[in-house]
This record gives sequence, structure tokens and C-alpha cells, in this order.
Amino acid sequence: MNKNAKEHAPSSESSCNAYRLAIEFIGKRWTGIIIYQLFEGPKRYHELLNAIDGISDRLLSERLKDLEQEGLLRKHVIADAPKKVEYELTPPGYEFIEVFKAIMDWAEKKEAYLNELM
Amino acid sequence: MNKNAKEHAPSSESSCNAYRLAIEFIGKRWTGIIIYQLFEGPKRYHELLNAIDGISDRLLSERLKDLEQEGLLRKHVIADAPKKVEYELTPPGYEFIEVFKAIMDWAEKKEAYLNELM
DNA sequence: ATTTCCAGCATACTTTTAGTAAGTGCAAAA
DNA sequence: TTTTGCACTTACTAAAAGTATGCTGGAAAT
Repeated sequence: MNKNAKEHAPSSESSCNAYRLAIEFIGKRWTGIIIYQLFEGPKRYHELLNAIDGISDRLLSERLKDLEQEGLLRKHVIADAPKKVEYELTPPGYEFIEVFKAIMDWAEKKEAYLNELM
Repeated sequence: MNKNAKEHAPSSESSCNAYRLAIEFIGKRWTGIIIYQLFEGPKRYHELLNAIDGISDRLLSERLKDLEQEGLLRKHVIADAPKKVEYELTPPGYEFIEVFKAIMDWAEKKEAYLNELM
């Protein structure tokens, strides 16, 4: 008796599509942390790999590609010899700091509130 | 040659653990949308099920349980006869609106910026 | 001459998450 | 008396995400 999954198409369109799309992207593991690492300025591949504890190179590559595609960062090849590549946030990439802060603030408040109850 | 995943333990502890935990939770599908639906006030199970386009009853139950466990909502059984249950946000649940807004704002700005480029 | 560094890619594999289908118990309506 | 609504649960499948490992190829260091 549960078949409401896209039965007769959208109809309501209620549930914030913009939010869904955004959260689907930023909700992936590492995405936000990579952006966070780049707030300070451009970094190279191995700098990111070393800075981010626990990430694998495959995932780092994948996320960097995603982020580039979404227009949140740009890739600069600065040398071919010993290959050197830098990753730099675009303006929307930098603006993500607002989301980052909002999440941190909320998490903190939430913890504070829950600790108060005990 | 890639084994940096938890090689010799944490050491750096750089990468914002609070953020990671929070995003892992709110990044799950439907979580934010359920909270959003409850901003207006308490709702019952089937109201949520109808309001949220595409969610299945199983996922709704699961998310409601997660949200309760995280202290973001409270469940009120208001009748056993024809079973009636209401879900209501707690203060941290309501405060999530700041995160929601930040994400929406960011997504909008990002779109605007990217459209400008074309 | 061999190893290391750099920025990855390819492949196979495991784990996690989402989605589907069906069933539960009880009460009231048809 | 069979059906319907409510608020779920259980079992299962499919898809997405993440992990592990090995490899590339040129240049510089040992």
C-alpha cells in the first residue's frame, strides 16, 4: 500500500528541489572538507592528500573533479616536467564558507542544548 | 603506495570532526526535508508522508527515528485507538533553519554566478 | 642504476544507503 | 464481515559510495 514514489509524476513539487540538489552534492563525504582546505588559498594535489586525514587518492580525484564540474574550483596546471597542479576555489567555492559556518554553529548549539538536558 | 587511510592513527586531527559528523547526518536523503516540513509546526506521520514527494514510508520511519535519536524532534503519541502520533521539532531542530537558509542562499548565489559566465 | 616524487587512472572488492514489497495489530466504517 | 486507515516493522534487492591495490611515465634525487 505504499506506492507514492513518483506515482503520477510531480504534482506537488513541494519539497525544495534546490535544497535537495545542493545537499546531495555537499553531503558527499570529503566535499566540504576539501573546500575547507582551500579556503586558505590554492593547494596542490598532494598537499590536500596529506592535509586531509583518511581520504584516499581515488576519492580525492573524484571529488576534485566533481567540484570542478560544479564550478566551485579551478585547476591550474603549473608545470609538466615534475607534474604540478594547483586547485583554487572560485567565488562560489569561497562563499561556501557561509554554509560551513552555519553547520558548525548549529552543531555546536545542538550539543550545548543536549548537554544542558543532562 | 596509497595507504594514508588511518596509517599511524590521527596525528593531525586537522579535518573538522564536528563538521564531518554533522554533515554525515544532515547529508542523508530526506533528513533536511523532513525538518523543513516540521518548521511550520508539528505534523503527523501521514501528513509527512503525503507532503514529501517521493519518500517511502520505510525511509520516513527511519529518518524520524534518527532525528529523534539526535534530539531534533520529539514524538507525541496522542491516541492509541486509531493510532495518532505527532512529531515536533525541539529547539535544535528549529535552529536547523539557519543551516537550511545558508544552503539555499549559497545554492542561489552559485547559480547566479555560473549563469553570469554564459 | 635504482628509487622516489608527482598526479593521477584502472580494477576489483566491500560497505553503506536507498528503495520495494509485504505484513502487523487494532479500531472504526461500510 | 470484509475493508480501510494508521503507524509502523521485517525482509529483501539494487544502487551508490568508499577502500585497497597496483600501475603509469617522466624528471629529479640518491
